[in-house]
Amino acid sequence: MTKPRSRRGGGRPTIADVARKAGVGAITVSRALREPGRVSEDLRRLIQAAVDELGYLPDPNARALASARAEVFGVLVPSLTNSVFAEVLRGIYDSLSDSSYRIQLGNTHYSGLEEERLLQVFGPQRPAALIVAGIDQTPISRRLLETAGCPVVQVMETGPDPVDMMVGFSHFDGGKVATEHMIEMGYRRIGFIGARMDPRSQRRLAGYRAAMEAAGLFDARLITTTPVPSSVTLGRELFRDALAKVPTLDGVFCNNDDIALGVLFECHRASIAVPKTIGITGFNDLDMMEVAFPSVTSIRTPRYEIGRRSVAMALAAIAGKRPQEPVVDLGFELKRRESTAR
Amino acid sequence: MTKPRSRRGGGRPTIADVARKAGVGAITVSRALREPGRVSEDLRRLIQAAVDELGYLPDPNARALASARAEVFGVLVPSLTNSVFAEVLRGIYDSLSDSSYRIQLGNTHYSGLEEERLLQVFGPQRPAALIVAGIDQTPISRRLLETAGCPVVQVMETGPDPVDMMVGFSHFDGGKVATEHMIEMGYRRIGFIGARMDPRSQRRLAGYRAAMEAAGLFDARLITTTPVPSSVTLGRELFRDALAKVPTLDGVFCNNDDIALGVLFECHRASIAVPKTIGITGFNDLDMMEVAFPSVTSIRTPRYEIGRRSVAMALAAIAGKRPQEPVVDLGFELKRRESTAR
DNA sequence: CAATGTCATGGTAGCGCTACCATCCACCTC
DNA sequence: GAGGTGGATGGTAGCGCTACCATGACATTG
Repeated sequence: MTKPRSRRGGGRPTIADVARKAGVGAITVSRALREPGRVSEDLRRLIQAAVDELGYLPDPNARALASARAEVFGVLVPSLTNSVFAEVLRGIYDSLSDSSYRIQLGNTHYSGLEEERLLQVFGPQRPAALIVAGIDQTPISRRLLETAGCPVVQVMETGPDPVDMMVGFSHFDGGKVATEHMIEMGYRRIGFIGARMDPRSQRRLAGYRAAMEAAGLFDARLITTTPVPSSVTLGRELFRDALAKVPTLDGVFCNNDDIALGVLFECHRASIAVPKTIGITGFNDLDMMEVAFPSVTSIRTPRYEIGRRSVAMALAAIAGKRPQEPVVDLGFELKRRESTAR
Repeated sequence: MTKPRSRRGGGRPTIADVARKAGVGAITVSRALREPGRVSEDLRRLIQAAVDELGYLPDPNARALASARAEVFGVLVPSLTNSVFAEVLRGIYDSLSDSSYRIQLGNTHYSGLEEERLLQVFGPQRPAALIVAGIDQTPISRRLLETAGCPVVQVMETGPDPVDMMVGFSHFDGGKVATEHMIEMGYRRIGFIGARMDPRSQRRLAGYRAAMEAAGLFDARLITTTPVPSSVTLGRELFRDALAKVPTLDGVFCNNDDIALGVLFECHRASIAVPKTIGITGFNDLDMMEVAFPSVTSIRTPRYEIGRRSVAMALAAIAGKRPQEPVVDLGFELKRRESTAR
């Protein structure tokens, strides 16, 4: 009789304990838990009773090792505090919360290099799926995604060349629609104010430019940007800069709602009438834009829905039901409000 | 010669491949990677070369199984979109990003039951540490934390009875200081407006009440709360309710900055002078409070720092250097601004 | 100089689970 | 009734790593 090594794990029940108690083989317990349909009703009940009595919970690490597949969704976002990504994350989380998948978080800090590093780290774990923000991966990241051996969903944007699947909308169109709206409302010297200027911001700017050029209103001096991370404070400062540069400014399309809010507050402070003297349009349509005074026109983006849909597509792919159309455009909606109601 | 089973894992190099290439035992490779000090300089170099050449990355699942310890920090927060917790999460993430620890996220949705469920799920994974928001765990959750067999840090609040360690501040004191400030500034009919009313909100309310009672100003009708999740929109509505209930209201202490912003916007809309007719104090001091017009008095809370410190304490405990004082109070700071400058 | 300690290294035996294949037992089919 | 078929169940052999113990070389001690 060999003395069994004292359990490293501190005495939690294992599948063997359950099998012994239920009087079946360990593999049958494993099956009863993962594919109940393949185990007879009687044994299933017996096994369930043993599981309940022992309080057995499968060890996900052992599972992952044996099956070469971890029940983990790797999620890469460029920021944790930007509420846009927080809502995508919430959508992902909510869609996954009644499955046994766990979420492993990666924050790329808007850095391609950091994204590469994280994908490198996520790989050996054999995640069940990867959800990454953006479509501008570096060649190395792209190859890591292609060889990850699991479904990949790029989110926030749509584009012509998905690694695997995509859910998002067109930021170019968003910028264009927002700008066209302001032109339509009678604004002429419409500035673009943007911070961070990540690829999505760049495309919104391109949309702005397209609309301005089409109307014969484009002027490079109307554009005020900075690579500095976006904030309400920065919105105020950039707006001051823009106004100093172009005193005839009569409107601004803001790269996002934080910036728009900064502009709005600065208008209050400087007693600039909104929407009469200056019109303001934001991007994303955060909750508060509707409540602001005056309420702020914005492009409503389907952040939560993007998160949900990305998980739905990944789960379908895991189940072998790859969607017909790998690129899903969820669109956006222009919310016309007081800040552009001249 | 037995045919080796085709690698389940899809041909990634294993520690045995590295060992073979370097001409050493597998265990020495393992040591060179985890405790380099215990392997001679020469072998270390040899092994590193083999690792680089093969592109070897250790399998975290196998590691976790063999060592009965996953390099995972379990993080439980009540909300992903509330920017307060997003910043705590960012602090945790940043402090962990140059270690090999991964983050596994759990969203309790402010539910004790969900917290229990998540702890149950996290347990079998043998996380290296658990960071949980709040100090009001259910008895079941508390026992799960106590028996988790890893360092536990409760964050956001301080209290007398930590499961293991705590980092936070006193919400009671925060509410009290905010209210005392308003009293000092000459406000008398100071309302309390709060949404969600989770335990931390309750304690802020208690602090408000203590201050009001001490000044002989307390009146239950001044309190307007709802269990509904907090938002800027809700701030506006609760403020309208409060004003309808108590037309003589001359100030409000808001449970958080979202609410305060809603109140501010409503004051703009209804042409109520701030700070003259109504004073406003928020809680948390989000970036935008300083930029708002008028700028909004708030209690600055050390969210990011709480995240960082919680990780530092957990890492210290993992390394066997448990901190002298298990409860760390990071305090808060009253930011006096225009919204209460009567 | 034997006894003891220390250090670097390696071999063995799992960690708890599942893939793979074998077995067994109905239940058909001709 | 021989042979085939399919579904339920089990045994064996790992998955890739590390804990534990053993070994051998050398230094240290009295």
